[in-house]
Amino acid sequence: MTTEYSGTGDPKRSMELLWGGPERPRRGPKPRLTVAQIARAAIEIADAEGLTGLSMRRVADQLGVTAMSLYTYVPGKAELLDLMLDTVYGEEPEPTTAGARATDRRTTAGETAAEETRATEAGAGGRASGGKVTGAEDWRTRLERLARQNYARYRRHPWLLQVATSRPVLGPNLMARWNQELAAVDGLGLTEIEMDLVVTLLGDYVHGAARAAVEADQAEQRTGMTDEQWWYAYAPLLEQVFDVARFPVAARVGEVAGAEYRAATDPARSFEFGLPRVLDGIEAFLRTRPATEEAARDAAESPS
Amino acid sequence: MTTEYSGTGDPKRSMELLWGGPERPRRGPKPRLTVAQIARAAIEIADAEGLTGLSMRRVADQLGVTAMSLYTYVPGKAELLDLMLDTVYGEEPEPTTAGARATDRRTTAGETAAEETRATEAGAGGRASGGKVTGAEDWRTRLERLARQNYARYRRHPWLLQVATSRPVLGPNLMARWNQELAAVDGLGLTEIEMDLVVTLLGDYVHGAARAAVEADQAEQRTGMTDEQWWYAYAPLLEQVFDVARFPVAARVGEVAGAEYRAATDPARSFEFGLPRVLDGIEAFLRTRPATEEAARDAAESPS
DNA sequence: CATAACTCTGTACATCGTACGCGGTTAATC
DNA sequence: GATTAACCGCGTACGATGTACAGAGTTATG
Repeated sequence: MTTEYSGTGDPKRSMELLWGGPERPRRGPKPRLTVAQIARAAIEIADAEGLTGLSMRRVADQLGVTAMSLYTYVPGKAELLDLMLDTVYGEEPEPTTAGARATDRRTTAGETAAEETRATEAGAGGRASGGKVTGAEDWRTRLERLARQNYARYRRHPWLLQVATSRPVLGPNLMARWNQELAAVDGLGLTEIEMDLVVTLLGDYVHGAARAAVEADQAEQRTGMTDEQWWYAYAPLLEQVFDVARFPVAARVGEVAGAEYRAATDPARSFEFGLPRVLDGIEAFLRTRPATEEAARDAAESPS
Repeated sequence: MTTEYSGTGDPKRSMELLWGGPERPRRGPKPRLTVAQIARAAIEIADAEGLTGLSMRRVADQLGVTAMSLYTYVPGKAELLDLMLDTVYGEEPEPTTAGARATDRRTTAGETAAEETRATEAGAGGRASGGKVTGAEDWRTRLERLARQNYARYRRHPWLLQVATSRPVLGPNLMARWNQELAAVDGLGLTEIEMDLVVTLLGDYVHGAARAAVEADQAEQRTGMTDEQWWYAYAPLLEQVFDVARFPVAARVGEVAGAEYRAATDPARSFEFGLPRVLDGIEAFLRTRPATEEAARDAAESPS
């Protein structure tokens, strides 16, 4: 069992499916299903049971048909994954103007809505470097909201973490999302390449942090033990071999962290700590660039 | 196909295997194999063909035995993965004193050695914020070296990215590594929890960045096309549906990035850009903390 | 009405991890 | 030195997986 790939199937077929081939030739019997239905069913299964639990037979069962029947709608499992991918990227509310809030409208995973909205309140406050930077709040709030949306999406659909998106089949929703993320750092005086680099940096971090959180969730679900219970069972094994003299710092940190978290780690806290740091790093980078957001906007708006 | 888990098997058995059950004199015929041999064979296969290509039969073939024979050494595939994990974390040179260089000694993946060593030269130079911070070079150089080592390890053993390590079976090498990473941020005036948070932040980012790089490698290997070839084949499909008015920023960035990279992205460049940003973010955080590295050291060394 | 186009099903194959039982090999015991 | 308990390695078997292929049933078009 390994990573599943996007774009493994025939890109042409996937693109047709994604962008809606308006072909409705009508000779045979009425189709009992739609591709969207199939994709949603597959997503539900993958959400609940992971990508290992996702099989053509399983999806077919859920829809009341046989496995082979799905192949009339979708060339294969790889293309189905392309569809699933673009579908979940369509779950975010449309990016409205200025103060758009990324709230509810479908929240399948519980606390995720809270996580997403927190961006607005937290915003640019309490940042380490402290110095006020002109226009900083804007891009920072935008990036933070996007980061939290991505984090929440990963938690809603953990299988996303295992879908390789190196050469994704760019469906409409994936495309819109990419545009939106780049737009968040547009007008800051960055070159196009730098815009891409900043967005990629944040995306990479969020992916890593979300992975840790999802793994913790799944570890509990898989073993039926909380972190605390697990640690209680595991500690004696470790003590038999652990040499404090050999691993002094780990011993110290492990003890404190164990007492504080009642677990080895706390992924949510890690993310709340890490996200501002990454944004600080981006901020430091922006300070080295010539133009501020306002300057760039002024320059663009003035009828030269 | 999905993520494979560490710690799925019986932790007790895994721990025994990892920390060396000292049982020697046995009754039956001489074992033809050792667990270390099996682990190395499995690693080689996973390196070459990914976790999907790794099967008990495949490992057995490589070693000239049958699949079932492996089960006399290892309880199952899950425990084998625990072994593989700890084994690859033993590939780094021992952390020597001060100026230890993380060089060669096994470099299976080509340019990775260069990537690892670059830390020393790059070090703390050319950082964005510019301001000199007392003792900053030290922790920063250490963290950068560790980050590059981790990045290189992921590239050497891409399957590592798919091994969930939420509740890892802590073998000696994993343990030593964790200790080493924490030691890199020890004495900076951070609390134990903060030390853990900083190390986790960097680890999460490196994981995300490495994943992107590995995916790009694998996309090329899988499809037999370079990014450029792929893009050349894919672009016409995209142009049929792409609406510049709907995705203006993506259009602009995509065009420039395509021209510059000859590809959609350049993961190596992303990492070289992102790593200093993350370190800057950590640096900004350290500046908010009371004690500097020297102050902490002095306080510890003075025979109060 | 005949037919071409289409949907859906059943069967089949190779590959996976591993449970189970058997037979051969060895070292400890008498 | 013979016996035997402990152990190694093998062969077979089972229920999964994605999907190729052939055929049966359904419908709009000529």
